Amino acid sequence: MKLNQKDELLIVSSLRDAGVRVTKQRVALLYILDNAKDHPDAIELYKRASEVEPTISLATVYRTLSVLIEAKVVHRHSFEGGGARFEKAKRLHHDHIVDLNTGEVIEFNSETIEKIQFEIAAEMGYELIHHKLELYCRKIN
Amino acid sequence: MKLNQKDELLIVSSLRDAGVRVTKQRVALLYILDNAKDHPDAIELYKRASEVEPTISLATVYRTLSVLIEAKVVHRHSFEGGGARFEKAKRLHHDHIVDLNTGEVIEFNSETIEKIQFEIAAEMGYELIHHKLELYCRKIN
DNA sequence: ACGAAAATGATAATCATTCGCAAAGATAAA
DNA sequence: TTTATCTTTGCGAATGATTATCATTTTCGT
Repeated sequence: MKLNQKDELLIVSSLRDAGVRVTKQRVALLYILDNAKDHPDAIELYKRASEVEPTISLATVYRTLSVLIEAKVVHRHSFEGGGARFEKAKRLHHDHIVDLNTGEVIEFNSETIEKIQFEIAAEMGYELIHHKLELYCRKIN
Repeated sequence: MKLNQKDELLIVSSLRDAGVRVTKQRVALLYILDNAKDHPDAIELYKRASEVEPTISLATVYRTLSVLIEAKVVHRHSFEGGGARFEKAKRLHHDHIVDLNTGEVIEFNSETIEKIQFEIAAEMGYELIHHKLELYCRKIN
């Protein structure tokens, strides 16, 4: 696998915008994250990034994830059962439905819930910084 | 530390109701969980339970937690940063506010949010089994 | 009290994640 | 572009949380 010039430039700008140094390992990992349609764990990201940039190591995957999370470019999730899973931050916030049978993760958003959360925090004397809502479900039928 | 006859009987009934065998280690751990006002991790539970029942081991703490979670008597949480934390299940469901400065965990409940979650799951073709809502906040002032 | 089945402590093993270090690479200034 | 500095990297060891192994002990229905 190989990423084209156009993709590369976009990723490099993202890294620059995030204020971190640009290395080929970071470009590869962010590219994989940006194109992932699922919510992979660190090992899976390592495997996928290795296809693009074989010199990347698992330690660097973890280190880069930390850097990108710090820069708010990536989000970490700890769904029930299994290790952490990651996704590139999107413009709009969303929460997750976790399929208890398949482990599949689906995104959703509720403006109303967001608003109520905000109110609850305020009522209790807190400023809401961020939140996590996970619905553990089974498919009907 | 030592638990009185009355407490002991209550705990023993809980274990019987949960359909699990009664051992002194399990009694000690469930007693500690039942009286915890916070959300301790496994090591902390081990320390506290050891005061009541010095023969308990960390392995048994983990095993018993798994058994009690399976029996829906205990809930496991994976709040950001740090390992799993546990609490005895209460009659009414509740969610959590996590104080980002102190790590303190506060409970709250919103009937409205619960209802919307239910509707969202249904809309997307899912049956909501359980859920997790965590508000990461900072105290105002 | 008896015996099958389950639970226990001690310890080893596993799994995810982080750390330490010497070498390679990125950036800014000359 | 060369240099000097500071950062990042790969490797492998270390860590921390949790689980598995196994011989021994305990529980509980009969």
